[in-house]
Amino acid sequence: MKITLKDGSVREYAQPVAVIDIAKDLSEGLARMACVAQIDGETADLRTVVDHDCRLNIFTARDPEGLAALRHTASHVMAQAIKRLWPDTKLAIGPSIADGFYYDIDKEEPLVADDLPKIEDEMKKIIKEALPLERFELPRAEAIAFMKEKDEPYKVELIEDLPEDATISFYRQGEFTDLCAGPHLMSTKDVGKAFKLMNIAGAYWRGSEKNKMLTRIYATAFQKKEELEAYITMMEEAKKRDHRKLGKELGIFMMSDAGPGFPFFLPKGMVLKNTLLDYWREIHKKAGYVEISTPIILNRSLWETSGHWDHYKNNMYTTVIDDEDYAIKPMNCPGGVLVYASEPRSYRDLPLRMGELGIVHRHEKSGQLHGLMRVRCFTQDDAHIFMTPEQIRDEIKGVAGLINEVYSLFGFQYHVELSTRPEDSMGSDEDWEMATGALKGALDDLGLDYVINEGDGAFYGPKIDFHLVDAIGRTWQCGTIQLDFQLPQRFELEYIGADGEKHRPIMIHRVAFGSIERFIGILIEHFAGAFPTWLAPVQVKVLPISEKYEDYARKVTETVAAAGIRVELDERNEKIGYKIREAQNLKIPYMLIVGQKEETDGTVAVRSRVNGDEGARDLDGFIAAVKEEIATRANNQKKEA
RNA sequence: GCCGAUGUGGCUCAAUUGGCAGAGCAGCUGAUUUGUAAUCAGCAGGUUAUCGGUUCGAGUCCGAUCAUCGGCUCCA
Repeated sequence: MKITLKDGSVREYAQPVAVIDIAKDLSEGLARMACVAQIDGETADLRTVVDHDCRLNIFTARDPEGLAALRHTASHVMAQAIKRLWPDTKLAIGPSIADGFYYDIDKEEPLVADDLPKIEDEMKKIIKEALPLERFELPRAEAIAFMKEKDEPYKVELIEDLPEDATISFYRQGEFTDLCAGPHLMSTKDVGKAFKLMNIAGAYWRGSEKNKMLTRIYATAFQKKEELEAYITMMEEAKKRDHRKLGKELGIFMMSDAGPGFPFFLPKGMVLKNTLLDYWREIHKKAGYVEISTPIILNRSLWETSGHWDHYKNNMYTTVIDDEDYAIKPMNCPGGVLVYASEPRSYRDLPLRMGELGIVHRHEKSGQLHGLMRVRCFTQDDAHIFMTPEQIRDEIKGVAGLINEVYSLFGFQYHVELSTRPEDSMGSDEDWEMATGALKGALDDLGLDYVINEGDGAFYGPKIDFHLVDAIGRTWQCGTIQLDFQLPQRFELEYIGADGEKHRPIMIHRVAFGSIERFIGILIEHFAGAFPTWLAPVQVKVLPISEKYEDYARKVTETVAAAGIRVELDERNEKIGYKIREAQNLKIPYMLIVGQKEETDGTVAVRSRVNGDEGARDLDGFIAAVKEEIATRANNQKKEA
């Protein structure tokens, strides 16, 4: 790749993204270079970025680094604008993030939505001023003095956390200087016009709820105006598929002030839920699970043994009955453990896979409720697997495979995280090593990519989390696999080994859907309410052209229903266009339109949600095709015409 | 829980500086009997989230509570 810079110098590189050491080209140690350059003779869309070492990094705007530098520079411009408008504001941090950037500020008067356009206007001025970004460094002590003089306590705190001998870098643009590692664009001008302040939020200083709450301004920036517009359109589209909106429109669930955080499932939602549970039972039976059900309310002594009374009481609903303390279960495991312990177990019984669709209640703090995604009462598709140490790896593999199978069926993107031993943990080093090794080994065997969260495991064992990506790109933890040495010990579980001696089993806690409620929320957004036929609460709707054909329509409806297909009849005295419109809005997969022609020929006119009018066909053929689609749980949204 | 915002018929939204709470859709009734995304007419529906305050007068101003929304923290 040949790069011709504006000063006429030509450089050749093997990589498409070049890192050029131009320190020797710089006068007065200041990195300045025109940002228009040519690649292989053509004028390229380049962003020039000054990095730590005063080298010049050239990224095209397509590179994540280039976009991040653009956004990070925009965040400095935003901070500068805020300081110009309200000089007393204290600055915290302002990084670039996946969708844009933010800056956390501490301001006496709360920032209001009307302030955002003011800030944007000031940013435009700063961009127009084309202020060069200049990097300079100070020894730690001088850096602290510098920020103290500027009366920026948060910056002082940040620098004080850096090592004694550190050299601290700053970036200056006009009258504004910020503590920053870089890299940045070369001029505020290069931020361009494709930026927008999105919203105002609260955020704790340094992410801890013990600290002061600061004001966070979320914003985004792109290289081109069209990209910004596309992003805004995408966000609006995502809003349209919000499961709270669609959940109401499609009659799936409701909420009531009578029980904040406790979802009500409506008839259509119940069909969806039960269909998912049927599927769940089917695959778990195949995978060698048995199913149990344990009580919702259990007494205090049980929760003390399990450790929940001490460690989880803040999230538990408790009550006193006949002078005894009880708790509504926040987790299913103690119940499952009691079932295991209810009779002597042999090594021949292991692995024992006990599933439970357990309803749990957790008193989540009010501010964290979110539709079906975060509720106070939910159904876990739980299972506890009791096994010998040798069986761990295969069991983990089995569960991970099962979870993968479930997510693949729906066409979900997901990523996997492995959390290792936290500082505050129980058990021996060997146990942890073996358990973590088993989890890793299983993931490797399955060829799944995963990231490791060091020290993020549960206190009783390491875990694998599965995160589903929703319509707006947010991720939600759904499946988890947790290894547990703790509960078997606390409940003194045992099995008789081949040697005739008592041994302690190891336990896995696992969920695939995670919570049925959350999973349904994600499904609604994933399919934008247009569920595959096997999941759709109403699979077929029969629409007579007029009341004259009601008898035939009823006969068709009964035939379809007799085939085990969920069908409804729209007998209302409305025009066919009206009925179609409504059925389409309810995202019903198939409409059967019947009138004179169909009655005479004994056929149905099929209209599919995706393909529109598919013409007349005989009812038996239609029923057979739909039954096949349901039986295979086909996920394809398009159907052959 | 914390920061900020918002709460008007089932839904989506109106209501000048505080001055008679209104519309469309949905619902019900009637007419129409319809051929692939909204037929016409009429009727009914609200203690403006709740409680309190200011005022001659409050949907509107003030306070508290509750809920919701955007985030943070926590989490399935």
